[in-house]
Amino acid sequence: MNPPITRFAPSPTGHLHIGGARTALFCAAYARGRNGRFVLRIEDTDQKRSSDAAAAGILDDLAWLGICWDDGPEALGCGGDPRGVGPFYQSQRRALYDDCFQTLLEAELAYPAFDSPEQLLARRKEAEKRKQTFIYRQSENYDHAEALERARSEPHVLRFKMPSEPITVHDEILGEVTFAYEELDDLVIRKRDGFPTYHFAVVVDDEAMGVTHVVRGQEHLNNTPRHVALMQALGYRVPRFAHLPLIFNPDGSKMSKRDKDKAVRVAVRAAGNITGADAGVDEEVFARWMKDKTVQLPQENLLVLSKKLGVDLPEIDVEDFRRAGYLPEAVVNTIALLGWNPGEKDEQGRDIERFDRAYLDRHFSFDRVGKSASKFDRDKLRAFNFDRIKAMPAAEFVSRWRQWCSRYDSDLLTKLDEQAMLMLAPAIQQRAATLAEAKGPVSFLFMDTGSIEYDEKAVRKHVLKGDPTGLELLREFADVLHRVDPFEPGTIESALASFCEAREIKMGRLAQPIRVALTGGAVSPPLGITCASLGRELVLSRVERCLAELSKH
RNA sequence: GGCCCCGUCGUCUAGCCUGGUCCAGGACUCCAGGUUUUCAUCCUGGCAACGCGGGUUCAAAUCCCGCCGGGGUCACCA
Repeated sequence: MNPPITRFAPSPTGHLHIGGARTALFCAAYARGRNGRFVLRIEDTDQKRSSDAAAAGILDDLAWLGICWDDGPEALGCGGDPRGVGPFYQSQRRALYDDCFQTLLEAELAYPAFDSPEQLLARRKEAEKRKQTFIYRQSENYDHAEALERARSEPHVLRFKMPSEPITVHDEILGEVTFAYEELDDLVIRKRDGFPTYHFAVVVDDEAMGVTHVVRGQEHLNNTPRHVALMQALGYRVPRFAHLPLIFNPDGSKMSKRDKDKAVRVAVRAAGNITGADAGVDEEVFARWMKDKTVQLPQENLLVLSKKLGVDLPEIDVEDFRRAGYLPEAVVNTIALLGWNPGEKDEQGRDIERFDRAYLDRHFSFDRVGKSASKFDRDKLRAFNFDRIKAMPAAEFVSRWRQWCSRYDSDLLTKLDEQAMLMLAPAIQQRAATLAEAKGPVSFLFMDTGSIEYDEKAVRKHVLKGDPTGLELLREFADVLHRVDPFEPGTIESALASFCEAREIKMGRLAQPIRVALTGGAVSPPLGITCASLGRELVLSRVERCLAELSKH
């Protein structure tokens, strides 16, 4: 068999959706694993909704995930056009579509239609009233020549004349699916504005770009017979189809790009006193957004509102996961498992489910793609991400953490230099499941010594109790702290250990009061790292303050 | 509503095609115990599912039918 050519064809109307990312991933893996090619094409035939910014964002998301395209827009080190099948923006391929329209028109397989949107709407409503689906058909007394003449001066669309026979789609995942002619209407292939519709452009471009495997979400299954009919009318070879099962939210609803707006809208309504000013947008825009479920607010404004209202935005776009501190390889691993699995066991008889991109490329096939929809399991992503963070060399962790910070938390970069992060890394790596959580375990570093509040329970349990009391031990150990040299994790740990040995007390007796002094609570990374990262001066002043404050009890 | 797709632990899934090896295996979550200077990591163990009803068969998660449930789609959006 010839090497396959797959393609991912997003419309640039927003961010790359996690479902789209999976489709792209499977397309890329299938091609890569079989020495084929993976094409990226931008479907910007909707003049009103497409934007260059969105297209650039999608490219960026794809590249971040490590999903590189062979043929397509040249950017981020991917793409190019060695086969000469571009351009890859549909808006730049008008001439090709026009030729194809002409062919169909001449064969009378396509025809101009003059119905106004209002007329169509009325007919649709009428059909609905009779509980029927509106199927558009060419009228019986249609005069092709006359219509062509009329089309010269009147606005119109072009419709495809659906052949009157059932169409069977052969799907690599679902098997054979047959659609009756009665269910298929004469679809519009060229809009009033002269642009092709999605249905037409995909068919023409897939042929022109040599696509052998059409891989897409199951929501397209119902479109497929129309595409097949179109391909046959144009004399094209029919590619293989693979319709991927859908991905849902944890609550079972379909993952939608509008989910974020929805979540914030609910919170705004609950709060009651939010205005456009809070969101940083026009009151008019804000009002429209509140009223209309289909209107979306820009990402930044949504973010501002969600912060203000304390709601978590659902993560549905690749960018959301990136911001939340997930690693691209963990995201890739997790979405690859949504609807697919390698069906291999490891030596212990466990299912193999942690793997990298190379493994995916080698093992991916459509016969192991399931048919049923799956919900996105956030906890599993977290666990996979955590696994990878734990397994990373410290230097790599720091480099990735710094990269993440430079994009989402540049303030942290001014507080911690690379050297400091390197020392902290081992402690953080087993305490942070995501890069966004990385500063959590070392939050004590950012406290102001003068305003540390001591946790009452911890004080009672670790500082005031015992004979000698924690406070007394702390006072004694302060002397040791003065002398430890160099002031490094290893030396501090051994000072701690020998002190306890000499006094014949358990480590915890001493360690816990120190934690209270340093962090205000009973929890911190191992004391060697905790102290060393704070530095001798800060450690001593926090101990002194603690001694002074808690002696009053 | 028409058409189409789907239905194994809470979630992701293995098993289904080629019926017995499955009183259903793994992973995540959760729970319990152990190691440990706290937390975390790590280790050990545990809870938990074949939607329902009929068939076919010596035998059904696996094959057939019906029902129920979920979803997708019905645009001059993609």
